[in-house]
Amino acid sequence: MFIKKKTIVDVARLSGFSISTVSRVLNGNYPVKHSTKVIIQEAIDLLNFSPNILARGLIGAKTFTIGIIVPSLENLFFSELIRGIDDVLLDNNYTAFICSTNEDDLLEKKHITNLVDRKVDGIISISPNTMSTGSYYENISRSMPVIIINGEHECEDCHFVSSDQEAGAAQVLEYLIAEGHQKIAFLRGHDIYAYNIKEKIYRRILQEKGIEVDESLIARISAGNSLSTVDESKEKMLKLLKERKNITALFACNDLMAVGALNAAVQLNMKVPEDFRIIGFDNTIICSLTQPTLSSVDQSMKLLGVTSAKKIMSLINETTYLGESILETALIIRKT
Amino acid sequence: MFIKKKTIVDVARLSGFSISTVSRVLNGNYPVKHSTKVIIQEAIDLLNFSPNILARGLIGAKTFTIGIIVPSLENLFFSELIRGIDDVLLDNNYTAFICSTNEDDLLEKKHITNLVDRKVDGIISISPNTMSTGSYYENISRSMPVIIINGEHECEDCHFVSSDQEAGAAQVLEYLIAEGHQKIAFLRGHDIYAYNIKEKIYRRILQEKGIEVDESLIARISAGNSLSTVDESKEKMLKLLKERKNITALFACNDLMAVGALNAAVQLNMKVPEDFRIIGFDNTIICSLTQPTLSSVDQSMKLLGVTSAKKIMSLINETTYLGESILETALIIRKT
DNA sequence: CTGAAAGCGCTTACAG
DNA sequence: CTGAAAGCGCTTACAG
Repeated sequence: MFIKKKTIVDVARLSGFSISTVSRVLNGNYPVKHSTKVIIQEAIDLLNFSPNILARGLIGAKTFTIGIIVPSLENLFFSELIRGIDDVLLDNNYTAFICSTNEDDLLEKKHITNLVDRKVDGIISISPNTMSTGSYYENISRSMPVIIINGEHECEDCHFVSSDQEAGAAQVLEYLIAEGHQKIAFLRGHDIYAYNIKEKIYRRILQEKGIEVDESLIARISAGNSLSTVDESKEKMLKLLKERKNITALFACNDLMAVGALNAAVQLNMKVPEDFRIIGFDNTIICSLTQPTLSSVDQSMKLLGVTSAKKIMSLINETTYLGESILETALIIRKT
Repeated sequence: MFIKKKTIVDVARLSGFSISTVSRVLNGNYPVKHSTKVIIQEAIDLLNFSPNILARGLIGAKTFTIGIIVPSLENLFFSELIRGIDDVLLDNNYTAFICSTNEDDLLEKKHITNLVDRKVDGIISISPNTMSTGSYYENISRSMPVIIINGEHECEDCHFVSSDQEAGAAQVLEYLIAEGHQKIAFLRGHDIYAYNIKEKIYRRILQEKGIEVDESLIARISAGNSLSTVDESKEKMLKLLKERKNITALFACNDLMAVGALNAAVQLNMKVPEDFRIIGFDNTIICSLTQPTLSSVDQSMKLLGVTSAKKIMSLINETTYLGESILETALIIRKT
């Protein structure tokens, strides 16, 4: 015994007006006499009517839906960022398809196509794999707003929101070098912008400070944002620390990697930070859960999310171009 | 210069057949001559056509969308569970609206309504606040499959997937009591089933073992799944441990709470586990990040997700009722 | 096996 | 300020 959802026709019938007028009351986009507005509103309330969002979307109007593409939900960095986006969406009666790519570019492409088929009003993509999906974003950015968070600037019509990862990375390296470290390892994931830019800065700052870049100190793991990242990082660093006993510090591209490195150091009975200093990136809550607590670079994830969401809302509603946003980072020194 | 998305009409025109026949090829639900099928498929490929999902949904067909309602994305328990769901959805060409309620029942209601307006094919709700949203689920469960994970069995037409939280909680208490603990504190969140059931077991097992239930050892925090949970738990336990110096163990309703308690103990210079044993729940990755590593009850989150997703898929496609699923839990003793 | 037609629930010119 | 009509892109009886 399924009670069919009420439609605009029901409201029209009950109120005695046409569906056109009901629609106008619903959307408030055309003048309607006050008294009829009241009557129609009463009918809407009485029937507990809410419009079918698919029908709206079909005729080319807004679907009140955006797509969010993330590498993973297993790194709290993304959780907090999404929380920021979500808060803004909620205020605007928007809902999101959250699509996790598991850092797989084929899946990322599939998600993009899927979102287009669903006529989302826009897409926010976080740390995308633009090396291979760039042309996809380029393509759809001509038909809907696309916002790239912490990604490569290769898409002409895309909009960008980033934290200043270059500055953040530079702070880490300068801090470590100022402390006297010379043998600084670097731990990164596969070939995406967020890691590439950090490696670039790593190389640059070392060179600037007259320290030779030792390629064997640059370690790379496969998946940077999954639950396995911690253990993979641990194994990688275990190996590296055994082979190269003169390493005294590590710059890890995110907190999961940093935790893995910390676990490796503990297992090797190294004193942290005395024997081995570790600095991560993102400043997720994980940093305050480890013992000793992790130093990291704060990216103000929530603000990143809020900024992106506000931007996409204004692009959808007014096609206003707000320019690029770059948010500040801050090095947070804790116990590692 | 926006290139309009191809429609079924374009395919019909190019192939020389009617849109009806194209539709049949697309859906494979009616006989079509092989040769025409080939021609139409060529046209589809050539135009890179994919059907508009909104149009499909509008006429009452499936939307290939389900809604997932979670209390939060900031507890990795939910991330891992969603990962399980997601894997199955992907195989079935489904996409999810992931809706976080922030443990707020008003928002939960809003999400439910929204999902209905979007004509999702079904809803999976994780640890819902059925105390106040129960009638909503009851209501929509008459028009689409609703799966409740780890929730109250108050909805007649809902389907249930749960881990055996009762057994898990019992294991914890029995383990602690067997170890000689008498003053066991209990830390929980607000009034939802997952916490209520654990408290019920806490009381039952203590009584069974002849230990008087001391109400002042039962502590309650507000938000159990947010980033603030850790600190709130810490403050709560700091206070409790100072007031009641004879407490020797804690059963915390999830890992975030357990970490908070651990932080409190560390701050009070208590030895863990010698002075104070802590057992959490969920066995999220956080357990292996703390020092000492956290003991916890494993709920095989991913399996919980996979099972729920498979169940909803079969309900959507065949209206098969698969019965209730209860998954086993396992007490994992680490260093706390 | 195939096509023409109706209809899903809306919005938006077009008239008035 | 209001209504009748067209149309969004599909699927599904209904004929043939």
